[in-house]
Amino acid sequence: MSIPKTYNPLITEDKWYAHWMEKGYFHSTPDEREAYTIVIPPPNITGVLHMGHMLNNTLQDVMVRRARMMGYNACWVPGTDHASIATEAKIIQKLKNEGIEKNDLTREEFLVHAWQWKEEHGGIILEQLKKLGASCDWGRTKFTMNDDLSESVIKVFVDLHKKGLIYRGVRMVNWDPSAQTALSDEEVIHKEVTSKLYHIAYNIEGSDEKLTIATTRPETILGDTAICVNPNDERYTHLKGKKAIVPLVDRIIPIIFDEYVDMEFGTGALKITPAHDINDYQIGDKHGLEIIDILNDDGTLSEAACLYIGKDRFVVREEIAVELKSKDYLVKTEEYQNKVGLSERTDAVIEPKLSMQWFCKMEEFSKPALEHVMNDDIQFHPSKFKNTYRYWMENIKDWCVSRQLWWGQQIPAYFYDGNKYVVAESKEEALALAQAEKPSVNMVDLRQDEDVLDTWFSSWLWPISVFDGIRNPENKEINYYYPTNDLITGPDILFFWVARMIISGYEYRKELPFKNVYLTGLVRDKQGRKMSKSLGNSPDPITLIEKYGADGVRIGMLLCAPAGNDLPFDEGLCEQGRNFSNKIWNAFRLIKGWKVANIKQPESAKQAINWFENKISRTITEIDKSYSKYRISEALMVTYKLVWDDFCSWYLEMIKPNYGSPIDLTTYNKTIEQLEKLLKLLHPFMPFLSEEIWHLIKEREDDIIVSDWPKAEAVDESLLADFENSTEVVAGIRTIRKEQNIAHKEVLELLVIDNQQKRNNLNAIIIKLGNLSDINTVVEKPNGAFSFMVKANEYFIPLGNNIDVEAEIEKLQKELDYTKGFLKSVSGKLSNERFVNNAPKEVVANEKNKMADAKAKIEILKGKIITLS
RNA sequence: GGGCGAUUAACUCAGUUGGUUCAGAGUGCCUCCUUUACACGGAGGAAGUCGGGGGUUCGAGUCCCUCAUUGCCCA
Repeated sequence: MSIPKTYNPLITEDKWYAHWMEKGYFHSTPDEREAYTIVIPPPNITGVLHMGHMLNNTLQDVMVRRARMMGYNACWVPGTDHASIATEAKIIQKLKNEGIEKNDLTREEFLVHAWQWKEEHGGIILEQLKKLGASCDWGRTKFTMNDDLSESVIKVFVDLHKKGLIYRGVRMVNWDPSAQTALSDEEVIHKEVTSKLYHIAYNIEGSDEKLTIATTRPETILGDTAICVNPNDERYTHLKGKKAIVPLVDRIIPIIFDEYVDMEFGTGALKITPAHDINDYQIGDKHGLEIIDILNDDGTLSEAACLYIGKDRFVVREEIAVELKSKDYLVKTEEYQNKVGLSERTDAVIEPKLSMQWFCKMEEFSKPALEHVMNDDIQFHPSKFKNTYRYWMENIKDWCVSRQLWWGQQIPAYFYDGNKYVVAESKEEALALAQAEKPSVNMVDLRQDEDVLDTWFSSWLWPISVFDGIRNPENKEINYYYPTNDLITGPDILFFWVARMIISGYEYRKELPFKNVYLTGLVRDKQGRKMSKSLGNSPDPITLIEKYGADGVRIGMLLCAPAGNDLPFDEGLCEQGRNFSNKIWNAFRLIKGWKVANIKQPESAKQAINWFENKISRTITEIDKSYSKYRISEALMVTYKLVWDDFCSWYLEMIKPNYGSPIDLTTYNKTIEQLEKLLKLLHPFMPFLSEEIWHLIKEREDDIIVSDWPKAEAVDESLLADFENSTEVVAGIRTIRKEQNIAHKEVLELLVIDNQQKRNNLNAIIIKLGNLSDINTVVEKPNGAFSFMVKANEYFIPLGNNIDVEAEIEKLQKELDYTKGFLKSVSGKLSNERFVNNAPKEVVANEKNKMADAKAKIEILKGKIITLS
């Protein structure tokens, strides 16, 4: 059989994925086993797979695959969310390109286009996840706008309304003039920008005096309804009871006094525009000021502004500055750094705007969610995010849940008689409720609220609604799969999503939605920038998979991705992953290439097997421990070293038969057994490669994906320690070969003064790896030999005539100096009475041992130097 | 401005309650090697005042204070 020299992932990946699907391994139904559940953080339907998804979903797949092998009934529920703002923006753009305006369509017509978009683009990411090897239960794929999920959302809205937790009110909201909708605070990104601070002089009514204010938004003076100064500010006390005149529009406004104003900032006088600034709104509220809203929803000036009607706010800012200057109102402008809120989705500058919105009361409602995270019922990995979480939860604000969009669940509030309304799951129920208030109301009088609910108002129910636990709280599936086990997501949606899922979990299931939250880092580029479409600095994951193989990319992502740490992505990592694939492939190729014969097992092979069985057992314990602490990259690194260093570099070299010779059956079988264990340990990380080799080992029906996770057995620690020792002896031999330019082919003899009492004789291994004729114990230092030491043992390679005495002495002298220095520091410690009296016994005893060892070694080294000189 | 983290080798990170030769790993780098699994490889090697300063202690990468730099969240 000829096996190619390099592993080719392309020909195996699709094959095995199709096989797993066909066998239904990803599919889960409730049974007597314990469930292990993950719900996917639903990617939205506008995008394509990016590196963040790759990282996140690789981690989820690792967890699910391992759980499956550990005997859990593993269920990973996939799906997508409808992302109302982003999707609606995309659809509007698409329609625009086709010459259609949203305003020309009815809601129903628009939704037809939206669903069409969803059908065409909504599955892209999920399909791409298959390339990565994601073992999702595809039969359970959900979408947040599916009928069952939408019904759950509506049901919850109605329920919360009944409980008094949903209310409608005028509030200052974050208005996105581009998407023309309100946003929650979390959807606004504040960025520092350089802008101008305009100093504008207002005339005082009945006086020649002027009052100068400073503002970054001169166009808003058209909405001014007061000027406010600090009552303690002596510059302005004389203005009490006076009125100011708004430039250009000549509106007369009061001068009010409030300690809110910072006397140090600007001129100490603040213009108050209650309709366009949250702080001004509060002051206006306090002082009973008029509210003049000068902006239209699209960010142009409204009729209320009196001037510049219909012009965009930023155009007006430029123009009004010119006009103010020409009319001598503009005193000066200066450069100024301030923060501006931008829409997370459309990047438009957010406009604080007064509007009627729906809110969810959060304060009481969110308390269990704080408590159960702080007491670790729900664990965050890494735990440092508990702090951030607590801070947010302790300062939680009401959640604006309405969005002025069409794509989403329409708010089930029905209006009649102007502003009267009822909230109900259906129009029929709404009618009944309305008629209870006013019997004459008819169906045609009911008008449903135009707005839809925030997308997060759907996804916060995700772990429940995917199992239909809202509509049918007692159904078999929700009771089996919920609470889910692990949630794996990015810290950027800790509040948007994670916190709210916890809140809804306790509200609707009286229980946590997941036991562990693993927060990944953000994938950045080499320069540390966040990967984004606009920067174009994100590699295409599918291209990477084609280049390095899905397993290679998975390894690349995981190697440098400790929980919660940002990951500066580098293709070199995938290359390392690919190299690892190839290393494993070639180890298999070596084993598979051997001829097997019924011959005697060499002692070295026997010892090697014994050692490796112990080594693998101990490493399994380490791997399991890393997993239990959610240190996935650590689990991978431990596995990586077990395979590459211990198995390939040591074990295989030890059992390798001489060229052309066959291997004995016992060793061969044992080696296959070890390899199979390694493949199982590798499977969560490298599902395709492990399955491929599993089947190349021999023809078989069973698949590695559903095999048992290896269990650690009792470990002989002394054997592992003695083996370490032997590797040092081998390294010593190799060093001498290298220094003396002695080819590996040349057989050497090794002499040892065996001062060490080892429990295991591993000489056969040393002979094999060192290519020695024999190891002989001596009591006297031989003349003319190269030497080295391992612990207290002295080793000699007789090769009399070739020794460079000078170099040997220099080497020994160096070691002697180091050991003397070491002895000095140990003796220092031991001669310190306070150390001897205060330190624990074991520590002191250990120091004494170290001193004795060092003294002995110094004597030996001195002797050797004398012998040579 | 408020809060929370971080700072250990060129890079990315480990380092458990202070105590074994504790200063580590992977990558990268340097040297040598196309030897009969793999050059997507092998054998070696160099590399860090553990951000600076102070303190507690017999003993500090680890605890405390302070300064610097930096990241995130919030206003």
